[in-house]
Amino acid sequence: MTIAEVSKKYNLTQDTIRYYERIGLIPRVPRTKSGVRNFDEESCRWLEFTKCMRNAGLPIEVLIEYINLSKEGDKTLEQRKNLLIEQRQKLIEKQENIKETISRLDYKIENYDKIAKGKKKDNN
Amino acid sequence: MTIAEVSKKYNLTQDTIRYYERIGLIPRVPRTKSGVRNFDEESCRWLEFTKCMRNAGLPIEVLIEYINLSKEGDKTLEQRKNLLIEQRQKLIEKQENIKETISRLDYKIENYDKIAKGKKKDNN
DNA sequence: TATTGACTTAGAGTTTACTTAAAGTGATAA
DNA sequence: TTATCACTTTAAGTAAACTCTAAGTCAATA
Repeated sequence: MTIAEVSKKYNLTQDTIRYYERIGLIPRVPRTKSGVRNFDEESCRWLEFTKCMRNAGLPIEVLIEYINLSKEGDKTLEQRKNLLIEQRQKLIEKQENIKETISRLDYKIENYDKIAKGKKKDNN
Repeated sequence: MTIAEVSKKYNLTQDTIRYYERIGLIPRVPRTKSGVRNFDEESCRWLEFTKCMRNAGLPIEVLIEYINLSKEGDKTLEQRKNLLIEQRQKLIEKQENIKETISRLDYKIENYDKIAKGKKKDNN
């Protein structure tokens, strides 16, 4: 697959994909003889994984560490697992945080409804 | 309350608090005759609200708009409510996203356990 | 064969959200 | 009264994560 196809498939700009490869967020993508990127299965899988993790907010730095550990093979299995557990924990905290904020917004939105009906005054 | 006290109370640096005021993310804080910030109830409430929203990831730009609308009084009630509804929606999407990512991490972590027990090979 | 258009690289620029520095003021402790 | 210390302002600097530019290559079509 060309970068144009992959870009469309995962809805990432070509620049972003090249940037990810450049900084080692995804492994080096294979090239044709003329040097053009030719994405294989594995490249696509990594890109999709990375996109998912970045979307959830995992920092690039952490993901680069993960991929570097992966490149080192089996001896880093434990480290990789621990890295994922740590990030999982952070996501759970973030989730909790967002949940509370949604409740708070719910309350405020309801309050605006009450103000509109003249039952309450605007107290922010 | 002084900025030092407020900084401790909400666990935000003094610099961040001043920055928030400067860019209009919170309303101007009252001063003593000698020009020192003297946080009252309302300043604290805004700061706490802002902190909560920023923590959940609402962009500064959006929060500035919200506060600007608030300053304009009752005629912006509807707009403010709509702004909150919009942001609420985004948080729900983010929540969904994080939930999926956590599941995915769960799966991968489990997989690492299986590899450790020699039942599976490492396929990332 | 000339040109078009997608690709390549290296490197500079941008945005968001702070963070630090420099220079100064005012209240209070020694 | 002098020094200390927390505060003030304006402005420059930083980090993270892209995004854009410039200059060039290559394959395919007019």
